[in-house]
Amino acid sequence: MKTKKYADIIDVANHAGVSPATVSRCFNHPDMVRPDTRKQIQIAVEQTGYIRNRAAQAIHGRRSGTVGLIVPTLDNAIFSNLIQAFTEQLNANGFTMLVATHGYDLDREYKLLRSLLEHRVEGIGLIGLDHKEETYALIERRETPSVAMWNYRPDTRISCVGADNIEAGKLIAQHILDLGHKRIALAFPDTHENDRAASRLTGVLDVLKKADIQVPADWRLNTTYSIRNAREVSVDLLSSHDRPTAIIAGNDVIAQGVIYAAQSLGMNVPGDVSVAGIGDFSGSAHLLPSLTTIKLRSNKVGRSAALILDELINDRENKNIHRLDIKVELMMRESTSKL
Amino acid sequence: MKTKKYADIIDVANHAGVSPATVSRCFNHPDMVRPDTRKQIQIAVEQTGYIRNRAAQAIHGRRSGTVGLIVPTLDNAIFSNLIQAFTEQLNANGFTMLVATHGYDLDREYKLLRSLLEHRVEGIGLIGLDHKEETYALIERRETPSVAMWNYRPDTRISCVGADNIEAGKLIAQHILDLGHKRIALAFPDTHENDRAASRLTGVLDVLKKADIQVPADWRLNTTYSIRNAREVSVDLLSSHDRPTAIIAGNDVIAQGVIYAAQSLGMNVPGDVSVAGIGDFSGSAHLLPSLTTIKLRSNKVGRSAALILDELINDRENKNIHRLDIKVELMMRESTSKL
DNA sequence: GTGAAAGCGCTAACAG
DNA sequence: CTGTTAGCGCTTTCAC
Repeated sequence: MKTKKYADIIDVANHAGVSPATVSRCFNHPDMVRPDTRKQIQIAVEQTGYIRNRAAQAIHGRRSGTVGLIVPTLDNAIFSNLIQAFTEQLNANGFTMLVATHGYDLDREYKLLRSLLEHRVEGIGLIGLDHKEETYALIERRETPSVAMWNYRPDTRISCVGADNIEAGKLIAQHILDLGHKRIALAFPDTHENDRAASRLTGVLDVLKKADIQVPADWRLNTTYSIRNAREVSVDLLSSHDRPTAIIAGNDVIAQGVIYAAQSLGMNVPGDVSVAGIGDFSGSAHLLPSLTTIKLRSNKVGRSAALILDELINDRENKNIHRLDIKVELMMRESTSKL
Repeated sequence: MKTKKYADIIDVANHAGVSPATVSRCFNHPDMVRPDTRKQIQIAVEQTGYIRNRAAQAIHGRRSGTVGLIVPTLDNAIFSNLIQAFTEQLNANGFTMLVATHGYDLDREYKLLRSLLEHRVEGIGLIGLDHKEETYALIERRETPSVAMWNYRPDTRISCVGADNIEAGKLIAQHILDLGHKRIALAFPDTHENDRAASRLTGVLDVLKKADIQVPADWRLNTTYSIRNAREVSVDLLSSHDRPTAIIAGNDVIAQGVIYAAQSLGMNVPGDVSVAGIGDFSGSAHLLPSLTTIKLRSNKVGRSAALILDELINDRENKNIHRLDIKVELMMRESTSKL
């Protein structure tokens, strides 16, 4: 007999003078074992330094205790609020998060989904609604409880909770129009495989179009989600004589870059140019000038998504698709003003 | 015989006309099976929609394919760079990350460690060097490959890779002194259970003390890691007649808040007050004024930590403790100037 | 309430 | 190179 390195359930059972079955029950159905037996086992666990093996547990087709989360990136203020809220709520419900990032590559996302499924996650959290057909197909085939966060639409294939990003775009565009601006520029990220950005842009353009306002091609700035890049691309635009009186940014980070660009050119925001963002990141209210933006309540999205996922996991018979529209809200602050 | 829901390795084997063992080998030691057999199996996998069960694999005491990461919070630019780099590198090495957050509560950290161990993570990434004795003891008892990120010290109980935060504090303090400042205030977070902040503060105070400079108690601002809070606590200090000529912040977010506080009071940075941070977050170089700070190379920390962990996991005989000191660097920018 | 025994899905010897 | 066999650590009927 070779010496095992770590205590297993049998060691604990011997130690406590009960059978392995009882030890198992003690963990999974505590009220099926007598309190004093339970106490014996508890002591045995401590003495042996036993740590349960979830893998062995998961093998019985039962709970793995994990939930998968696939996000484009962690390297970014954009999702961190959301992820934190989602993670916290799921932790509270006894799950551990398996996190994977795909860097905005949806092929990679599919592979990660497979990998997470190999780990038998009990549910999956995704960002956005743009996913490969294979991704959706796999989720459906395995009937894995899933929830898409960040964007809301009434016709989604899987449960979703998020803001209506089209509405967010409309709201901020309308605000800019209401202030009397007509010379409006846009600073958005690439909308390819990024439905959040695409929806926002759609909303913005929709409202502008209805107001008969054209955005010249060279006023449609393309930038990444970085202060640096946003600042760089904006400087050119703002240096020109023929410049806009307002700029709508795809999110708050971009807006911040735009503001710095203006300020570095000696311009006043909102005096010389109004700048609006979308997202209301932590800190946006405390910039100088404070940023007019659309509040998306990412905390609520994350928490609600976790709650829905938990429900989906605990009632797997119920195949309903839950959809939650977290209302967006205009935060009028200092970075925009009447023309 | 009841119908199973999902294909298992036996279904695949039947489908491919081979034995389960061969299928298993095909996954784990591909070069031990003939290419055409491999192809058969590949086809069978696709037809059956088979997805491996890592849990069943992990049960053999072998690889679970997961690595645990325990961080204080995700809700924060501070760690996101680091985490992203760590995660990416580990993904590249074939691991999936199990992430848990403890919200700066080290008791919680211990519980999370246990939970991660239940999932039989093959390695653990931690932030900082301040941990409960139980946490260290558990890691040592189970000989779990572990690496602490963010702070470097030559005498750690587990492997670590990070910057010497004391050095970071010294560097920025020396810079401020070199500029001729003598009236210096500090804006730091609570250093309890936060060795990174504590080390930085130690470094700063050390240098100031050697230069015979006292920091009055009411010039030692206490703030959280938020622009908002930092801005609020700074306004009082800066409104006073008896105010400092320079403020050293515990990190860049705090520094940003301090700068906004000054600017909102109509003061010029660095004209009226110099402000320095620590961290060099993405964006810090593009603030207005650009922030003088200490570069910590969090990407490198994350990547190196992942590499070390991978090595530790793959060579479990080798019980060496690796320690990597990622050099800090002063980034002289616009937010500080000669007195 | 508790124990005995039969697997869960997979892998690692060992033969062939 | 591939199949056979014996488990891995745990959970769950079914008796007792």
